[in-house]
Amino acid sequence: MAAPSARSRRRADAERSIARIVSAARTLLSSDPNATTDDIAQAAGVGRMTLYGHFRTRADLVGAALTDALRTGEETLSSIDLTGDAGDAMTRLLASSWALVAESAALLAAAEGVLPEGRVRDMHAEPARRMAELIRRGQEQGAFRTDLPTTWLVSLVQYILHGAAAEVRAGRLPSDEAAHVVTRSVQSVLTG
Amino acid sequence: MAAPSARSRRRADAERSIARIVSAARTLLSSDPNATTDDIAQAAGVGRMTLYGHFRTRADLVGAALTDALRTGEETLSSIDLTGDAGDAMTRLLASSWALVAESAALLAAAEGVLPEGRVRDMHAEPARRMAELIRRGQEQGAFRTDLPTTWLVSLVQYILHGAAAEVRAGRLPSDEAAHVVTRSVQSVLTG
DNA sequence: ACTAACTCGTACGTTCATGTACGAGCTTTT
DNA sequence: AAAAGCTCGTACATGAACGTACGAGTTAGT
Repeated sequence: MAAPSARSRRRADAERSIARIVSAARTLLSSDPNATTDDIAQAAGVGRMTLYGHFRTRADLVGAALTDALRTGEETLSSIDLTGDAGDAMTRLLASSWALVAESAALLAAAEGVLPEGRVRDMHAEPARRMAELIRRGQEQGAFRTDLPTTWLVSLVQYILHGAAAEVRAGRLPSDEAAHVVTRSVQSVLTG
Repeated sequence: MAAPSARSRRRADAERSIARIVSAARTLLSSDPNATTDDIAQAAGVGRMTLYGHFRTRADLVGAALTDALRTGEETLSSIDLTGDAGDAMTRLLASSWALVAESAALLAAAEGVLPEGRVRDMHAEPARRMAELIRRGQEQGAFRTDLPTTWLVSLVQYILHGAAAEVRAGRLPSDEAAHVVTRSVQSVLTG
């Protein structure tokens, strides 16, 4: 989507505007999934019309913001060492995943409400694949259970992550305990 | 809310209309959380104006529908035997809870979007209390873990239920496996 | 410098569901 | 059977974003 050379007909100032808009969208939508295009343009220090010059619809913009969040997320996740003991690897993966999920939960909600059915999930193909792979490896090692569908286990881990984020947001779970709670919960669910 | 004698100034036909409207709302909102007042009135076989005669706002109506769903849910849940082995009791409680959650997931989403922040959770005080109590009893029996906050365990069970409902809706989990999958997942999460 | 691209204000048009107003007929109730 | 309560159609007002149109001014690229 943001291939730097593919559309290099864009002028430098346009490039800058787009970057500011996407960044503002990520920030705003991550705290209020209903932020309007106007809010976002303002936060980006840009006129609403400029925004519409680059993103035809609000959905476009939300999509771009989510893409950007996933891209930076991938940078973190792809550098994690997933070899060795699967349980330990899972702990490492969860620590980073937790931070990312907690940060972008509202953005995700915004996308879910605006993008076509299933699109959000599709965009998560890469992180989902990574998680599935690790679970499968753990199963082969005998470290993780095999009596429940792997698909379900992958989804379940996501629900736990998002659930914990919601609890923190609601003030029912201290944020400094969250990572620990998530890790222990996931471990029990995976080991049976 | 529906005290039969409290507002007995209502005529019988009005009572009938209200019942049909609430019932239609439950049905429709349980498959489409965005159903309009018009849709609901039509499904109830009633004019939109009649609906507005009884429910001032859409939020009122959604609230009434959820209240009704919770009321019937309570009838089922309150009759469950929660004595004896906590694990077994949990299995029984989950079986019924699963059916209720799966049925009204979309209604819940509708309410979440329309009712004031936290209202939906407050309305679940009774079922939440019941679940919390059982978990606490299991902890005293030594059957359930005590290394995670009880509050979190209660929430987590809810997230698992709702997650499973979402998976079924999306076609990623066969509905005849769901109850079993939920039970096993909750058991592992509670026993550590 | 000259052109094409970009910015951005003001103003307008659109859409869609919500909720209100009015009023002519039907039911209950007593 | 009379009064009070309900039903419900048509029509309208409201509000909130979204998205478009126009056009004058500014900035970047070559």
